[in-house]
Amino acid sequence: MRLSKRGEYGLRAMIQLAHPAADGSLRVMQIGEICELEKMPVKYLEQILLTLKNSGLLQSKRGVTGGYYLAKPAEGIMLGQIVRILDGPLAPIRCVSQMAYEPCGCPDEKSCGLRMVMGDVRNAIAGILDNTSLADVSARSRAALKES
Amino acid sequence: MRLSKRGEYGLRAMIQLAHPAADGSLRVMQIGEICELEKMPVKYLEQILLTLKNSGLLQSKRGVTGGYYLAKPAEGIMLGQIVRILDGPLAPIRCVSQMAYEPCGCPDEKSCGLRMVMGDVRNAIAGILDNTSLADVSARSRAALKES
DNA sequence: CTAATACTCTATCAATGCAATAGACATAGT
DNA sequence: ACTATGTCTATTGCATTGATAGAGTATTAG
Repeated sequence: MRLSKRGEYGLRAMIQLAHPAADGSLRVMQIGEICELEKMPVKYLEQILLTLKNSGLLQSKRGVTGGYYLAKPAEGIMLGQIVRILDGPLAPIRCVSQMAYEPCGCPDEKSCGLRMVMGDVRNAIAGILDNTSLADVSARSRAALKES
Repeated sequence: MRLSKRGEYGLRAMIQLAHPAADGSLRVMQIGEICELEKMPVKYLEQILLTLKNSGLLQSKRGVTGGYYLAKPAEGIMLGQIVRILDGPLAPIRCVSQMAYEPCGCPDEKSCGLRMVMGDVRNAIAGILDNTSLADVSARSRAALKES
């Protein structure tokens, strides 16, 4: 039931990019900058951000003043999307996956007890990750900072 | 966010053992019998059941009339226990794990947005798996069979 | 007592995926 | 032109997963 480093790093980077810039404009950050804040290996994050870009969640600008920025408003990017891109399906077993279903070979899916429980688990996970946006996470984090 | 084959096989076997025997007595099954029902590799399940036995969830009897049986009533064995033994912590990242906490290195845990969300996810997963017993699963499965 | 049967234990294996590193290339700004 | 940044592909070491093999031990049937 574990999130990979790839998934973790990707999420951390996206959350950083979701924090509103001082002047309220779109936040553009360079890989090195993100890695310094979150203590992540630069070359590894390069790959990860590239994957997220190719999946349409990020955009980038090259050259001296370059960097990465969100392709859509942070309210419209759900954590579930990011995790699926970097770590694959949310479901514990594929026979309860919505996005990547595969039969599991049990005699009767309808009466498979394991399948029922794992279906509940997948719904619980997806219920959180598909309903939490980057904006939600950013806001929650900043709220916690304020009250300390 | 995936359950390994080891975890899946172990759960399937435990669920089989939790089904009440015809005469209401304790159910004793041999590895070969379980594997035939659930289409699992015999030698692999041997290891898995042995692990579960060494963890105190199963008992066994050797020899011709031998087999495995639950060490406790099925009402007292939660799925979370089984998964933790075979697959490790339920938490997506270790910094939100109750049983196997480890700091993750983010600057401030209290205000880490990722940590908050993943804490919710871990609670959702544990909320299901630690509150569902083998007896619950067995009953649910048999109920589904009846109404078809 | 002996053979058959089923659990016990340790070792080994191939394949896969994870995490990371390396380096050559393309592009944008000064 | 020079430099800083993103782009792309390859490679590597390592651990884990999923599985198989085989020798050993207890128990029962005959």
